[in-house]
Amino acid sequence: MAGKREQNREQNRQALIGAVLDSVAEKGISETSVSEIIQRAGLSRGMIHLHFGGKDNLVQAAAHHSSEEYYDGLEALLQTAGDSPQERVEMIVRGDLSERVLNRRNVSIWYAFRGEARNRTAIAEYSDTRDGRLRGMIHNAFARIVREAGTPDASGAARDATHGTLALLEGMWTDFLLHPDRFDREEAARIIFRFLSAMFPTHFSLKGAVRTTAEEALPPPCA
Amino acid sequence: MAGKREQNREQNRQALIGAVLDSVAEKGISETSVSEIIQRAGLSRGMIHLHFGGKDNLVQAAAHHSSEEYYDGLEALLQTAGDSPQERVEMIVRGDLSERVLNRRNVSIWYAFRGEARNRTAIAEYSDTRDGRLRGMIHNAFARIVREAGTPDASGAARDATHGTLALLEGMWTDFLLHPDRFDREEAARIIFRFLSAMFPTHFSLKGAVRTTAEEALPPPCA
DNA sequence: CATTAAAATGGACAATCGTCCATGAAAATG
DNA sequence: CATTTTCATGGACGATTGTCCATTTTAATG
Repeated sequence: MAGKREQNREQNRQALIGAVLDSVAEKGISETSVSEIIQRAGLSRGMIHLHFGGKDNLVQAAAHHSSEEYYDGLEALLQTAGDSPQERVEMIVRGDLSERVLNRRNVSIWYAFRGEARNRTAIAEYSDTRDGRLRGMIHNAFARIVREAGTPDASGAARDATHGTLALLEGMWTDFLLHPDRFDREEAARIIFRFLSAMFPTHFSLKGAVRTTAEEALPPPCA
Repeated sequence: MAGKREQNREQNRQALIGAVLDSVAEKGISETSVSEIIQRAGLSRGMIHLHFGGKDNLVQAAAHHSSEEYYDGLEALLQTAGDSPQERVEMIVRGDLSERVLNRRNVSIWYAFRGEARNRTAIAEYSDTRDGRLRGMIHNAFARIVREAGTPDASGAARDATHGTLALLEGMWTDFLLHPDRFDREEAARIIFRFLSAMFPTHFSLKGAVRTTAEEALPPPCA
């Protein structure tokens, strides 16, 4: 069992990381100072140097934590999905657009770190691995879909589908960042599935999405 | 004619704005200090307060300038496009992915400002108007396409197409931000046109894009 | 309970931040 | 050329930054 010693220690580490993320989400990176952090955490000034060896390392740890949290949430959702690749893709897309994952706090944090990623190698790394893991999950699913279809040498199709889906999700996140109040999760999902049903008509349909009059007016993908 | 007085004045203002953008692109926002700016501009410390009334206003002006530059570049390209809406859309997409617009410097600057946009109203505004103008241009084109098709009440289709295209472009920019060396402009364009040809089969085809073996292996959209 | 070791405190510290102004340079005007 | 007016300079300034350590507190151990 963990002694009260280490228990407190870990608790304070987490408090510091949480304070960084709160501050980044509310005030942005440039206003996230040591004073701001320790005030939010309710701890003393020396703690940052004690536990992380400096502010930069703490911020890096916070970025790492945020990245893990995102991926854990997505993976938890994926556990509840069926085994078929199209079910998995659908769950990833809907998960990535769900309130649990796509909310003001996460989006603020994510884009704040991205903005500094180019100039802070360590942060860029986490930004990258998060995207990398997501890409792997999606690509696996599309690769299975393509394989099932039986078309030879269609690795490029899976790649394009992965690329397009990720780009669309990314764009939707940006939409949310700029206009969190106007954002429509259903509409975002509908557009992505339109793209997918165009690429894999037999695997994806628009039945899941809310039909608009506009959609009904359009000719079906393959009449 | 402009006296040498005002000529120098304007020249120095531009030098300051340019210095901010260079610094933001190279070092990021958090390291763009007054000292850094005036050193790059080769001017004295007091100039910022003299011409802009403070650092924040200068940074804001720089964001504005960058936004204008982007839009001007895109509009210049649009002048060379034909009148048909599909030609205009194609030009916007290819323009937005062209070296002229999508390069390391612009991307660094753009995402750096985005990261702070949520917490700096003035910057968010320019980030917004840039996107707004682009959205307007694209939506106009799609609205014409939909109107030509003659399907009644398909305003939603134009909206979806606009939304999807912007999201895809946004995603491609992020791709470039994270992996400028691996980025493939042709592939990015191909994926976007695949989306568009799925939505408007009669208006967009994939002929313009480089065909891969994978693409040939796939069944045509509507056989 | 006494002792040891680990963890937490909060202020000292130099460095840097952005602002502002007294001074000097230079162009425009008479 | 003399005068006026605008622009440019660079250092002073207080505030704030992040780091670090001497001290105190507190949990663990004998």
